[in-house]
Amino acid sequence: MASEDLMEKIVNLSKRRGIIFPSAEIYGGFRSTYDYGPLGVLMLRNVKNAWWRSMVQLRHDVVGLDASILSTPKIWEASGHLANFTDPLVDCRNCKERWRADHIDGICPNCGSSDLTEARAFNMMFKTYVGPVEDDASVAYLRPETAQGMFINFKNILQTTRKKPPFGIAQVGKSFRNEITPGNFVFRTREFEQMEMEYFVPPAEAPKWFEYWYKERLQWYIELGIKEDLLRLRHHDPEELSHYSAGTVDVEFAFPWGWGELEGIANRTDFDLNAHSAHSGERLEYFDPATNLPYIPYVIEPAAGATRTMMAFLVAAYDEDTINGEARTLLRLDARIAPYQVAILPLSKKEPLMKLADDIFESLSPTFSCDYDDTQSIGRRYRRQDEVGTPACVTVDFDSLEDNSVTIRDRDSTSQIRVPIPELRKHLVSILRWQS
RNA sequence: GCGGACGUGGCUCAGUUGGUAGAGCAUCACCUUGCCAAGGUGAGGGUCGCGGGUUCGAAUCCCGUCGUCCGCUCCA
Repeated sequence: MASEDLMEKIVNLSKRRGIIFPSAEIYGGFRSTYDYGPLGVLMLRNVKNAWWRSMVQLRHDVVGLDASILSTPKIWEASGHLANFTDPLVDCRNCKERWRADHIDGICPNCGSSDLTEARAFNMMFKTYVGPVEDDASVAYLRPETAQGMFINFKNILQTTRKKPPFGIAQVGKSFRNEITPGNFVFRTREFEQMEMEYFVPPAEAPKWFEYWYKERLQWYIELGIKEDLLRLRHHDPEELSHYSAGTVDVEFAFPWGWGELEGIANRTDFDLNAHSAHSGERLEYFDPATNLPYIPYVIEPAAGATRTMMAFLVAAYDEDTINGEARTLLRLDARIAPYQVAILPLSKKEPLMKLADDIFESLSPTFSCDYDDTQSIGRRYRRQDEVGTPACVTVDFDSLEDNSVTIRDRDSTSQIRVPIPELRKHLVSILRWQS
C-alpha cells in the first residue's frame, strides 16, 4: 500500500470508529492533544497490560510502582532535567532561521547576519504552582519522564520488598513534555504515556543486562504480532547520547513517514542514584553481604511510549484485501491487543434468537472483551468487526436454537467452524490463545 | 517558531464571476434478506474551524486567530 495514504487511512479509521479523536474539536481543536475513544481506550489498555504482564507479572525480579506526576523542582535539579531540558534558542531576523544559541557564534550560519533575537530559554518541562500563591517556593513540575519516580523510591522499595540486584521497578503512566514540534498523529504529543522499567544491577554486569534487555524488548513487539522487518534496533552514536546515558539502543518501527522510536533501552549507569544521593543526602546504595561493602547499582532502563506503540500496532495491523471481489479493510491485530476479542452477532432480531445471543454475551464477557451487534446484514457486521480487528465473531443463527451450536468466524481467513455452545468459551480460549 | 498548502454534515468531497448550502458513503427507524457490506421507504445531522471587517447581501473577498499537513528547525 502507498505509505503516504496509510497514515491518513489510520487517522480516519481512528476517528470514524472511535479509536482516537483529536481533542477539543468542538472548540476548534487543541494542538497535540488526543482523546482515546471507546475502542481506543480498550486497545491502549491492552498494550499497557501486555507490557505489565511481561515486565512485572511474569517476573519475580521486577516490582511495580505508580509515582506522583506533580513533582518538586528538587527532583529535576538532581536529575539534570532543569539544566539539560533547556535549550536556548535564537531567531535570525534576516532569514528567519532558528538556531540553538549555544551552537552558533552570534552569526547566523545560514545567511551570515548578526541580527539575531535575544536567546530565549525553552525548557521542555511543564511548570505549575502548588497551592494558592504563585511564587518561587510553590513551583512544581509535571514529570517529563516516569523514571525519576523509581529512583527516588529506590530505598523504599529495597526496604519493603527484599529485592536485591539485579531487580527492577516498573511503572506505566503519563509524562509531559513541552515539545517544540509535536506531530505525526499521536507519535509525538506533549502529553503521553510511558512504560518504563529501571533495572538495577551490579556495575560490572551492566553491559550484559543492557544487551539482555534490548534483545528482550525487541522480541516483545515481535511476539505480539509486529512483523520483524518493520522493526529494527539502532545503536546511538556517542555524541547523541542523553546526558545520563552511557549507551542507548532504540527499538524503531517503520512508520509510514520513516523509522521512529518506540522504545529506548539505556544504560543510565549510576548517574541517577548518585545524583539523588548527592542532592538529597540519602545514601541510595545497596549493601552487598557477599563483600560486606555497599555499592551504587547501575541502571538499565527500557523506556517505551505506550501511545506511540499503540499507533505502531495500528499501522502494522492495517490491511486491505478482497473477499468475493469486494474490498475489505481489516486490522490484523493480535487478540491481546484488539479492542474486542469476540463479537456476538445474532443473525436475526427475532426472538428467541436475541435472548440466546444475550446469554452467550453474558457467558463470554467475563473472559473476553466482547462487542454485540444486531444491526443490518451479517456480512456488513463482519466487515465492521474486521475493520477494528476483532479476531473472532460468534454468529447465532436459527439452527442454534435446534442444535445448541454457534458459528465462530475467523477474521483473517473468514473461515467458519461450528461449535456446541457449552464448548464455545473453551474453543475461543484455544483459538485466540487466550491467557488471562 | 519560520515558510508553503489547506480547513464545507461522522468520512470523502462538490459548490460556477459573492445572492443566504448539496452528493456519495456512514448513522437511525421500519420493511425485506438471513453467513460475508453498499435492496426498498423514510429520518436525523452543517449558522460552511472561530472572530472581526468590506458589502444591500459572503462558504465564496480582506484581516486576525485556532487547527491539520508538508518542508526547515527541534526532538527524553
